Amino acid sequence: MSAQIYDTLLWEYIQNPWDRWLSLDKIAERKFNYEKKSFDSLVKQQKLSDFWEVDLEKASKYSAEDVYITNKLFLQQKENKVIDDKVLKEIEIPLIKVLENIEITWVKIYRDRLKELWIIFENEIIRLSNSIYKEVDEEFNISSPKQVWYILFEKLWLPRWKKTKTWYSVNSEVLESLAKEYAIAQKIIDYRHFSKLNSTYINWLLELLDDKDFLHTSYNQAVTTTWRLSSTNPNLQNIPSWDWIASEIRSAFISRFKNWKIMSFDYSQVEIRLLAIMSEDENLINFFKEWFDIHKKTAELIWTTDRKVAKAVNFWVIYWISWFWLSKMINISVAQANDYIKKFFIHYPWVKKYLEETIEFCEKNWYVETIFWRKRFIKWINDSNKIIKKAAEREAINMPIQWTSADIIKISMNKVFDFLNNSDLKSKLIMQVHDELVFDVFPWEEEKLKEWVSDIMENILKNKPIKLIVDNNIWNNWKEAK
DNA sequence: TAGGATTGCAA
DNA sequence: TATTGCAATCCTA
Repeated sequence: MSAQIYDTLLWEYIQNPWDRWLSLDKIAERKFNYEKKSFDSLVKQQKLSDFWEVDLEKASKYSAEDVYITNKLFLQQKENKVIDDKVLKEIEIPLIKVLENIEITWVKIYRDRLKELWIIFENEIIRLSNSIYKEVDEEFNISSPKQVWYILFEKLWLPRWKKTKTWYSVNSEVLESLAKEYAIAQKIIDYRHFSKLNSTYINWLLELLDDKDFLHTSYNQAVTTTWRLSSTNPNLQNIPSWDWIASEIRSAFISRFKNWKIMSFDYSQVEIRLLAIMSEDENLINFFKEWFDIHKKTAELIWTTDRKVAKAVNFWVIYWISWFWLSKMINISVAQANDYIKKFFIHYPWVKKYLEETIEFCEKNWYVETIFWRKRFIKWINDSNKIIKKAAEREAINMPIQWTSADIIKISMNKVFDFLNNSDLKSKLIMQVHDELVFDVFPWEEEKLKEWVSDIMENILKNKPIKLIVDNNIWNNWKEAK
């Protein structure tokens, strides 16, 4: 028999995900107007090195306070009957064990590969720096926005147009537009690119590796306002993947089993599939029953051959961004953007209806909810300020889709974990990156793993007209698995 | 030394 | 003039 697990902090987080880094101290103050004695006042302020040095009587009082408040909180939550909350019981609580398991499993890194990349990138940084110095006949710190600003706009007098709070912006958008005419802008872009890779990723990863070349990430279950997970030390959820050079960093993520493999499973176009399921749009559902490439289909519907444009339109539908933003993103006129969207909605009338009804529902009830019972209040939905109201509408439309996809991956993690535990497989779940699960595959297990994990992930939603689709790849490292 | 400002990576 | 994160560097207070 296994013990029942309950978590007062997770309960608070589910109700209210806006407080960054919830703590018992914060909750005690807010709920019971009770000021707990702080850890710092016992340890740091007394100049002690750690808790074990604290006087026994003080230490026991402090500890008793923790227990007292936790219990008080637990009783209050039980009183509210939310102890039976399905989200807590069926998703978040079981996930604790899964995350614990991932954290103690670790990820194997090919240290020499990282070092090799570091040298390649460092050489590029030096080459670019020298070339830039030569061009302006002066040495300066290219990493400093202020100095770049000075060189570009006060020394070379390049055209400037976008402001930050304190000076003219020199971000990549500005540099990209300058790069069309001025070579130096492109060099600064490249410099930043490589120095980003070394300073943010490679240095940090090398620093965090243990002596057996394993990485020990922490996953946070109660941080984001969208109920997704986040990770730190390192953040494994923002390792480059799009850029062809940068994604080389992923080639250092390898199997712990000698000469064996990494397998990844990621939900394919999960948000637009969820839109089809939630809106019950017949045309969109029928499309997904027969075809897979929604971007191609959208391109056809709005009479374009440009896949990028189609992608942006699909993106627009899910995120409900402004026409202005859409037109800017794909470099077309606002009228043209408007026309694309009209064409899209003619073919998917129920999507349009669903989006409008979601907003109406929210206006009436002040909240939106997902297929997994999560609810959230949107207090600005009836605001008289149009800009604020628009933002609230975007949230009302986008959030149910985003939250549902966060729930889906969490549920699949729970199920996959149970499956691995109840099998004799030795492969390990090592990472979660929002809509992707990554496994370290034990020799000869790939067929079974592929079949079972795909099946579990694709069938999280029951009794829906279409399944979710999972793309699966197996390779020697994480880069190739992408 | 702490923290704001700027920048950029992921989903 | 989409959202949510984590983290780096520079630079001022």
